[in-house]
Amino acid sequence: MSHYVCMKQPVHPDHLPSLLQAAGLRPTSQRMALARVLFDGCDKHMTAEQIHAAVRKNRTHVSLATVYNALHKFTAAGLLRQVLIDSSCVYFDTNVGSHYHFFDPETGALHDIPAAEIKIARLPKPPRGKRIKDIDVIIRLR
Amino acid sequence: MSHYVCMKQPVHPDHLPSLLQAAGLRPTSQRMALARVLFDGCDKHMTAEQIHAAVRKNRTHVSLATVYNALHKFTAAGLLRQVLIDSSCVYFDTNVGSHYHFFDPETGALHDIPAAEIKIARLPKPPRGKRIKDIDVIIRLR
DNA sequence: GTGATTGCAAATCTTTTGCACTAAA
DNA sequence: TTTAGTGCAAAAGATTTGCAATCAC
Repeated sequence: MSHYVCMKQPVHPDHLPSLLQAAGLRPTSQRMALARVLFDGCDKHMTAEQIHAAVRKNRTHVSLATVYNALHKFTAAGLLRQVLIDSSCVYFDTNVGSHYHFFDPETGALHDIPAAEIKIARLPKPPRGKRIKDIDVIIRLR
Repeated sequence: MSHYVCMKQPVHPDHLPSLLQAAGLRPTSQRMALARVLFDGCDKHMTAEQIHAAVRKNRTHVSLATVYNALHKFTAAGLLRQVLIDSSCVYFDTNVGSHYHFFDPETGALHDIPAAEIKIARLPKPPRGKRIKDIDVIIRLR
């Protein structure tokens, strides 16, 4: 693990409810527990299972079904973004802007690549009637 | 479905054994049945389930476990490449070169983008000691 | 023959669902 | 009070595994 520097200010606990409300989500205690884990100021990409474990480590209980439910709501609201690395292993990324990933299958580690580090020149036109929603770039290492 | 043109010559059935042997795989009847479906000259991306169904449509029986086993062997041998679009749904792509995909979640359709259509200028350096194995680009539509 | 490959069924793992209960507005 | 959200346990779906039988070399 490399030295880790948080790039954002953590959301102050008092502001979590309005973060959720602004996204049209009721700030329930379970969603707050998840938000405290996810929006601590460091961008992170975690699986549902990892998030579930992190919440329990905070001596809070949220059922796994609720974790999934909430993560999908967060994603639909634009608070998270899904990243697919491996079959049956979805990462939920707190960085919702366009950015890209290195994936090292040996360690299972996923590293962010800042958008500025990659430049996609020449993008193909999407099929008629369709628009580009987002672009995933995953650079697999060996 | 758009008009479909095969870009490659189909592998003649007589040549399938040597295709497999060249990859270090014993040309068993099950693997041949799979190879007939996959290497018919058109590049395709199919899920294990779809390949299984296609084989059965040819009045051949191959157990699903063997389909998975063989697909992984094919992939390890460089005959196929995995593409991850959706959680719990791996596509096996016969185009093993670097290329990219449009994914339309409405129809579930996956379209190839020829490598020449995308140009990635500026690629970040991989972490020390690591090399780039391959790059997946998935352009999600809406 | 010998080791690789297969089939089957059971096991595993992640994710979803149905439904009664609870909490937010 | 009304509707959204939650927990639980069960279901679903994709993939894998163990092991005896079979096949390619």
